[in-house]
Amino acid sequence: MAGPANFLTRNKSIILYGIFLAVLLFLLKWLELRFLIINHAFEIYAGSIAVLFTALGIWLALKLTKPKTILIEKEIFTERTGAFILNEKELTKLNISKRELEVLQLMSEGLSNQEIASKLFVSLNTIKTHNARLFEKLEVKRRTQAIETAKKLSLIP
Amino acid sequence: MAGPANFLTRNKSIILYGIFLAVLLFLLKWLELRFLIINHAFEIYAGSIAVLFTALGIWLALKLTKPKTILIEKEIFTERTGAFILNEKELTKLNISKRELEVLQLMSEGLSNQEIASKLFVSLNTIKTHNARLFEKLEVKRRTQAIETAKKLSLIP
DNA sequence: TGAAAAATCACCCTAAAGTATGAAGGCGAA
DNA sequence: TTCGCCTTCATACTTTAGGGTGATTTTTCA
Repeated sequence: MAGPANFLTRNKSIILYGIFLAVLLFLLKWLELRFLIINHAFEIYAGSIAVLFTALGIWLALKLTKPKTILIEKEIFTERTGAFILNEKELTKLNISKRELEVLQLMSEGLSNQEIASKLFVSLNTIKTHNARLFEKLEVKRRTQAIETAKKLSLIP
Repeated sequence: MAGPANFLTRNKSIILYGIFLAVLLFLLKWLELRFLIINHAFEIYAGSIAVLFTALGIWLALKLTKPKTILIEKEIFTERTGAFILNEKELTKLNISKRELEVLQLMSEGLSNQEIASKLFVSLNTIKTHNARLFEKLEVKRRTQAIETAKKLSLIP
């Protein structure tokens, strides 16, 4: 088998060629470095174009396309219990006035006293008075109970 | 009058000349094109970058824009028939736990928080916490609204 | 037309409801 | 075993609801 020295002599030309190539590459690199500014100028130019036209593309897309829309259907549940029939007998029996019934209905819809007051264009205190009378007549202590009872008596839907 | 063949023979040279001119112009155009490509390599390169990045920009914009969402309220009518059937789908959908449902039921019966707490052997604060979570999940602000919504969703009788 | 009923409102006070935040223990799924 | 969810509870604070009382103004109807 041939030793390392033998290997070197046998491939001398190839090695030299390799070294020559390396040097050449180095020179080229050096030259490239010298023209760094020029080269970079080009790259900067190209980069600027890239950035600018990317922006242009985005702008174009945003301006000229119809906005994507996703339709989300939100379910609103509504009662359809045929027709609500007000129990007028009970109403008379309990001596509940129109206004009180009105307040009762709004109450059952989840409105606060203030909201009811605003809706009926009266003061908060008035609603409180109506409530007090209602609770008395319905023999309950809270609005939630009033709603329960009123529904059972078919005073409200 | 002369026929078509006569016309061709009489103007043979002119036609040939025309053809020759056409070919020459075509050649020139072709040469011009080659010339353009060679001498305007940079411009072509820049143009390519521009086109490419415009496309990139458009792609980016289309891909990364959040679609606008439009809420459409859809009315759902619920029949209130004899036996109460718990809407478990809605229950799962709204992520309401058993305990919360329990509180909701008692709430709808007109019980106060303290009464619910006593009935379930827990503290008042616990009920308040359950309520807060319930209101959040049902997207309501008050217990009366919670009852309203829950009834419509068939979460409670 | 005058009394009764209904509707309106105010004030003060208490109770209940609701908000916000933090935390601890249990329990089942990954 | 860790992680997320449920359940529990607490503290502190704000808001709303409700009670009691009294008063004025409409409306209704005999």
